[in-house]
Amino acid sequence: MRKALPDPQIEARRRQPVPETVDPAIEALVHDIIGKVADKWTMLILEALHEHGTLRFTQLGKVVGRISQKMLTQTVRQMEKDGLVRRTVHPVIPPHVDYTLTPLGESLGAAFCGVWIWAETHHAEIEQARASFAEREAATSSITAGD
Amino acid sequence: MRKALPDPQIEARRRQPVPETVDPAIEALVHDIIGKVADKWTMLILEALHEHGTLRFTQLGKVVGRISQKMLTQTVRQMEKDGLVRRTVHPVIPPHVDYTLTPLGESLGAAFCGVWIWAETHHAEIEQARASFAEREAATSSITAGD
DNA sequence: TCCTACACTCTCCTTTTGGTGCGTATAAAT
DNA sequence: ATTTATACGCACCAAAAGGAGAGTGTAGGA
Repeated sequence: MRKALPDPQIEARRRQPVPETVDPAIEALVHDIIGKVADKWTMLILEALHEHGTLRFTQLGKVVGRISQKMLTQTVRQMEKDGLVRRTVHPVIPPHVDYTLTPLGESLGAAFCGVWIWAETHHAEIEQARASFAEREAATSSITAGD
Repeated sequence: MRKALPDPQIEARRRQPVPETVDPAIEALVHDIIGKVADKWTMLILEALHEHGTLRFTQLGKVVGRISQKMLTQTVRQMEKDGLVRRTVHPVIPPHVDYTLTPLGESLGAAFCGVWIWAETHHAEIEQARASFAEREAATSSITAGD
């Protein structure tokens, strides 16, 4: 079994520079935003508020699921800073605070809708892919080209 | 300045249970998937491959930006497990491996498209929201209702 | 009178994430 | 003969994420 056959197609691609299509400045900016928004808790809270409208602290925690108070507070505060949620404090004595999405937050929620739908649609395929990967792993790892 | 005024509207909402609209089993499943997919590096790699089609290891790293080899390998392997990318090893001697999205990965990339567009559209608003939050923080924190 | 509810904050601790640098095999270029 | 290029794996370390539990202040219910 030969290993180092020349293969002109591979050689051709060998020293190709990275193809660039978009302005790197905008890329960097968008990457930064994605880095901040693409967080598990942010997405989960976003969806909770998108679904239920207005929720208070404890309710929000229950809807999100397994989130600690610490993370809930932290994430929600960051989202407030970013202008995604509005936090309203009612000055009563067992405290009452509620959270709702701003128009900006709503628009992000709408944008993520596609991802939620994707997840609902394709979760079976992911599980199947994992199973078949585990199977292949037992035999040979990954795919060897042209063989 | 009174603090504990009764406010019947607040009282009415006080003991309301969490409103439930969807099947908790599906929710849990989708939350799990989101938890895995809503990762900065996953999203960035997804977009890189969605934009450029097929890339080899080093190229992919450059397109993504500030990612270490370790993270790149790790994330790309997880994505392979989840059936999002196909990894092709060419058995030549300076090694040559390239990565491309599977149809499943492509569909997720398409779903995330909305989020990229959102980020491109609204990044100015986020920055503005942060600025005005910082300003308000200097005076009073958050919003006090009915005042 | 004691307990509970609410929306936190604070501290301590463990787990995860992520970075850096080193090694590797070998063909081709210098 | 030495260097370079590729796509990593491995070991070690720093930093960040995240959880657990205690405390807080007080109105209203038991």
